[in-house]
Amino acid sequence: MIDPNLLRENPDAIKASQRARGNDESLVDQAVAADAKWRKAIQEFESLRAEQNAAAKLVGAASKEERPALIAAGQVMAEKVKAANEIADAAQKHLDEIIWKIENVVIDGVPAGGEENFTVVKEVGTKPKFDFEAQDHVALGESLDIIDIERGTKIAGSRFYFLKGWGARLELALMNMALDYASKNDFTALITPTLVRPEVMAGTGFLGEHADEIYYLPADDLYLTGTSEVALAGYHRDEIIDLSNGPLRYAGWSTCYRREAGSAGRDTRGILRVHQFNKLEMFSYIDPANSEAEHAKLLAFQEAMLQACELPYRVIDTAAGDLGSSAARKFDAEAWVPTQETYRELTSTSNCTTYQARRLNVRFRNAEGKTQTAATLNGTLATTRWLVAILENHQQADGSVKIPTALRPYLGGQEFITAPKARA
RNA sequence: GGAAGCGUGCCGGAGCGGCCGAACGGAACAGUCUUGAAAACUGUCGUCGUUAAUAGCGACCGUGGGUUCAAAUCCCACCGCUUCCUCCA
Repeated sequence: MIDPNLLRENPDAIKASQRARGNDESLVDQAVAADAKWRKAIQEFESLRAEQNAAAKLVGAASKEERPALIAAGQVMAEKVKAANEIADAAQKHLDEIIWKIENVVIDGVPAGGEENFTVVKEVGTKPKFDFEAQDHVALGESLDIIDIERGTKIAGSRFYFLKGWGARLELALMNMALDYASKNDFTALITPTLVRPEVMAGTGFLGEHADEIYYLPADDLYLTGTSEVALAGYHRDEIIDLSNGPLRYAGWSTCYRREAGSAGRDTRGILRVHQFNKLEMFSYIDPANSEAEHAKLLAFQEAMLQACELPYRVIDTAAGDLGSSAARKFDAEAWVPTQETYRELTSTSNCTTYQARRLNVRFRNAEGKTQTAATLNGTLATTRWLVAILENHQQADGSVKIPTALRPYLGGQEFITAPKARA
């Protein structure tokens, strides 16, 4: 939810943001009008209520003879208060409806426009040149016997897979390396629930336009989370957190579930786009004044991980129209996928400023001792999808895959993944 | 799954339908005392909204409804927690 004070003080800033996103600008004027209407209604209700409260007190103090008249007057008063209350409630509901539709105000510098209007911030690393026919991760996974898509599909349907042997170990190694790295950088590890209640799902903003992306269990009225961000954002819901010693940082590990309803036929090959994967997610609660610096930090952590995996990548600044409703700015890091000859998203980091925290009612005490809405940021530190880039970029002429040096300690020192010897 | 009990402020814990935003205790913060600290004493001490306002006023005692002139207190539903039994990785 946007800051109502900004709506009153600088509606033009919100309009500019709506324009950059390609959203409806007129919502802002509607919201301003609805806000004025609500304030008028709430004032009327409150003054009537004050009258009623005063009158009700008199009844208690009155003598037996005086009471009936006072109670009769009170009944009339109660009707008026009820009516005023209904008007105020309706005005507030109307205002809420409009204000919820307004997405977070984008940060200056975010490119305007849609998905294709991103700007490339940087390109890092050297794309591999193979003097042999490069295999994609599916072929590698099969020949090395580390990804079993056929059997995944057999037991759970399309977009499911088994990670096997070194494949399974590689994923755990990646997660562990990421967790180590995060822990060294002030993030507290959290293993989160992956089933949450409707109000948490709605509160984190995932039940909006992406509702059909989410698995739902009607028998229990629970949702399967598509990212631990849901639990991490809900973690401090309705709390006044202590940021006096700096930001609160969490590294949430969870399995993620996505229906991929809108992407039928897209990326059907391999494990690039699947219904179930694992992810280590960074999440920061911070004073909004420092949110942009924190955002840069999260991005730097992601880059450090990509570099540790020796992957060529680029960073893009996502265009306003391609941001989620909560994000004020988003950077994606995309790794080079040789067989696709293109960059594919491996990480994403969003600065949600106070938008998400306001909805979740997460506040902190500022230097003056007053409560203030916190800012939240999130960013991927590792996911199953990284295996695609690791396998493809580090494949060798003999069909084996070289394990990045930084990952080896998590794999018992193993240097290469080689095809298993044929069984007798 | 069966049975009982409970949900009040940072924590513990009172609360008769009007005098309750809420006793009391602890914690925290500020001050006095002290070379300093502890102890003791004094004071401050919930959140949100409205408003120019740290003035007033309004809302909030798990959540949502209801009864009443008036609800933390009565009624209903929901959610959660605890204990016991059953089951179980």
